[in-house]
Amino acid sequence: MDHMGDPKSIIHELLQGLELARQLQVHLHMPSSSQETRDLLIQKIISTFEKVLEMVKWKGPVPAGESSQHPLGAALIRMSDSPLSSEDSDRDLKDQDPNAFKKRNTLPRWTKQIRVTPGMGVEGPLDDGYSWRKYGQKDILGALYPRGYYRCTHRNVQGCMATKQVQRSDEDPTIFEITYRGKHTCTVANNVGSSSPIPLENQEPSLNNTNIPQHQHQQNILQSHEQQQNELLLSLRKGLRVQTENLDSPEQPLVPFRFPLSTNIKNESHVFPSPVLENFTSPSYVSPAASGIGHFSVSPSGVVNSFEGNPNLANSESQINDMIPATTTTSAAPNSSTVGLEFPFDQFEFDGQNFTFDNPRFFS
DNA sequence: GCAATTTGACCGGT
DNA sequence: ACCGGTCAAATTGC
Repeated sequence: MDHMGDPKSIIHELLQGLELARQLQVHLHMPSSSQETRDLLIQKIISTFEKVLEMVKWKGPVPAGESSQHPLGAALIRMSDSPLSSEDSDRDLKDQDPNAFKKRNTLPRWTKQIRVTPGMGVEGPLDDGYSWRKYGQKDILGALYPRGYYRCTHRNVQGCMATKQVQRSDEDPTIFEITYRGKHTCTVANNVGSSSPIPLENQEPSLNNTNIPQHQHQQNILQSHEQQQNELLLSLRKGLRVQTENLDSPEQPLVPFRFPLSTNIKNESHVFPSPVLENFTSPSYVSPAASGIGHFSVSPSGVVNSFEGNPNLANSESQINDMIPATTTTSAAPNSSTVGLEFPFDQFEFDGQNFTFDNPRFFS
C-alpha cells in the first residue's frame, strides 16, 4: 500500500474486474444461474476494485475543495473511508462472529460522506432503499451540529438491527457524514417497497428542532424557506421518482442510479418524500451492507461515476440502493424544514430518466 | 387513531 | 466523570 502499483498490474486488475462484471452480466441473464454464483462474482469484482485502489494508493475521500471541482460538477457523494482508515470498521466488516454484534461498538461500521456541491446540490444518498426511523438526536461535544440517530424501521418486525448516524460537518456544512452500523437483515423488498425514509437528520441547528428559531425574524426566514422548500418538494414529487426496481436487472449490474420520472406519486414508493429535503441537510443513506469505502459521484446527468464497495457487501444491489434516494419514508418531520441547505429542486432538469443538476445555485 | 419525531433521562463504555 | 448512544414518554402530523 505504500507503493504505487505499476500501471500494468492496475490495468490487469481492471481488466479482470471488467471480465468478472461481464460474467456477472451473463449470469444475471441465466435463469439457471444461482444467487450464490452471482454473489461470488460480485465479491470478486469488489475485491478487484479494492486491489486497484490499493495500487493507486487511494486515500479515501477527496478533499472538499477537490470534490467541488469535480469535472462533472454534480453532487458528489462520498462513501468514506472508514473501512480503510478505521481499524474498527475494517475489523468489524471481516468479523463474522455473531457475538461481535453484542457490543454496539463492534458492530460493522462504515461511513459515507455526502457532499452537496454548490451548483448541483443533490446529495446522493437521499435514500438507501431502507426505511429508517429516527430514535434520537444529540448534540455532540465539539460539533456544531447535532447528530441524528436512526434505526431500521423493521427492527421490531424483522429484528433488523441496522442503525445509522448522520452528522453534519462543522468545517463544511455541505458535507454530511453518515455512519452505518450493522447490516440490514430485513429484506430488501420490504425496504424498497415500503419506502425508505429519509431520515433527515441533523438539520441545521437553527433549522432543527433542536435549535428552533428563537427569534421572530428567524422564524420568518424559516417560514419562507419552508415555503420555498414545499414548493420545491411539490415540483419534485410531481416529477421525480427513483428507480430501484431494476437495479438488479442484467442490464445494469453496477449501473449508476438514475432518477426516473413518474407522475404516479401516490403509488410510488420511490418518490422523494419531503424528507428528502431534509436529507439534503442531513443526508441519509448509505448502503446497508456496504462497508467500506466508497466514493461515487453523480454527474449532471445523474450518473454515478464511480463507487467502491467492500468485499463484504451482501450484494451489489444493496449498495446501489443505498445510494439511491428512494425514499418514501416518512421520515422526518414535515416541518423540519430542513433548511439548512437550500435545495433548488425546481432548478433540476429532468431529462427522461435522468435528471441533471446544472444549476449552479444550490446553497446560494 | 396511528405512526413518526422530538427530547430529556438513563445506560454503558472509556 | 464524561460523553456518546439508546430509551421512552410526550408531542406532532397525517
